[in-house]
Amino acid sequence: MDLNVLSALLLFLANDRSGYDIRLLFKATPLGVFSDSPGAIYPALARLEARQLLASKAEPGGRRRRAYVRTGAGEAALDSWLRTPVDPETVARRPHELELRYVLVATHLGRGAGADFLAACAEAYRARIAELEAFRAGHPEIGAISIEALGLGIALFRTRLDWCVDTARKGGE
Amino acid sequence: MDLNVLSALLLFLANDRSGYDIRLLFKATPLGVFSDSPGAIYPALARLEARQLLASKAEPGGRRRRAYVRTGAGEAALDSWLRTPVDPETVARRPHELELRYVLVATHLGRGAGADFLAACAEAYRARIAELEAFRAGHPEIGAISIEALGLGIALFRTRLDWCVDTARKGGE
DNA sequence: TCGTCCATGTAACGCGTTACATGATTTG
DNA sequence: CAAATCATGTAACGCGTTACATGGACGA
Repeated sequence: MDLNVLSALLLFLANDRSGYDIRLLFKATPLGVFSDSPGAIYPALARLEARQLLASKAEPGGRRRRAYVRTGAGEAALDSWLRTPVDPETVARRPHELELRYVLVATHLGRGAGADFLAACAEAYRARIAELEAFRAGHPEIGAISIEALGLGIALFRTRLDWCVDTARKGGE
Repeated sequence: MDLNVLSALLLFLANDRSGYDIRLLFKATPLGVFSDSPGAIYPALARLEARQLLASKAEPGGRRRRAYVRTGAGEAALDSWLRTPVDPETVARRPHELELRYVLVATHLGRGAGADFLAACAEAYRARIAELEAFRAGHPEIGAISIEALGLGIALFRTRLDWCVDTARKGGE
C-alpha cells in the first residue's frame, strides 16, 4: 500500500476537491515543490481512483467538474503513510518530504501526533549531523571546496533540528 | 544543449573514469543525492556518448573497463551549464542543485568564478526570502501549521544565504 | 571449483514534463 | 460572437528505479 509523496498529498487534499481545485492550490502556494501541470495531477488522481483509494462523482454535463473523496481504504492508506517510521534514507535524500509530512501529520492526526513526529525527526537529524561530521573529520582528502559544501549540508540539518525543537516546544504550549 | 544535473555531474567527473568508478564514488559519499545504481549511471553515460559529449575506449577482453573522457563539445556543454544564470525556478524548487553547482564551478572554473556564483546565489536567496516573507505576511489564512512549515522554509534559505556570504568571504582571503 | 569482486549492461515499470486537444461557461 | 476562463484529459518523451543477466579475474 505504498504511496509516493504526491499521492499522499492528493489523498490528504481530496475532500470534495477536483483536480482543477488542486492545480489552483499548487499554483497559489509559493513553496511550490509540486507541479500544477495537468499531466501530473489528473493521472495521479486517476491512479488513486483505480486503486480505490479515492472515489469521484462527475457532475452532469460535458467536461464538468469531477470532485474526489477518500474511500475507507484511502483513509487507511493515508494514515499508514503518515505513521511510517522516519527512515535514514528519507532523512538523507528527501528531507523536504518530512517537512511536508509534518504538516499532514499535525493537521490530520492532531497536534500530539505532530509533536511525536517532530521528536522522531529531531532524533534522526541529530544522527544525520553526527554522521556527516564524522565523515568530514575522517575524509580530509575530499578537498576544501567539497568540505565547504558539506558544511552547508550540516548547517541545513542543524536548522531543521532547531526548527523541530522550537516548533515542538511552541506547539506543546 | 541542455543538461540535467546528473549529466552535468557525469561530464564533470568523466576524466578517464569508468561507470564503475563513478558508482563507487557515489556509494562512498554520504551526501549521496545521486544513486549509484547501474541502471542510472550506465544509460546516462551512454546518452552522453550518443550526443558526443563523452568519448570512451573499451579495454580489450570480455566485459572490461570502459573509461570515458569529455570531448570538446562535452567541455563546452559543461562550461555553458556551469555559467547558466541562477534562475528563480531552480532557487525555489531545487536549491540543492545550486549547492552542487558551486562545487563544480569553483573546481572547474576556479575560485574567482566560484565567488561570483556565490554572490549570484546570495542575491537570489535574498529575493526568495523576501518573497516567502511577503507571502507569509499576506496570507494568514493558511493556518498555523502551514505557517510553521513556511517558517522552516525561510530559515533554510537564511542558512543558505549565510553560508554563501561566509564562504565567499573565506574563499576570497 | 566455488564464491566473490570487478565491470557492464538490459528490461519492465512508474511517473513527471511538455505540449496538445476538447468542450462548457462566462464576460466584453 | 469572440475571447478568456473553467475543467478535464491524452500522447510522446525522458529518465530514474528495481531487478536481472553476463562474463572475466582471482583467491581459498
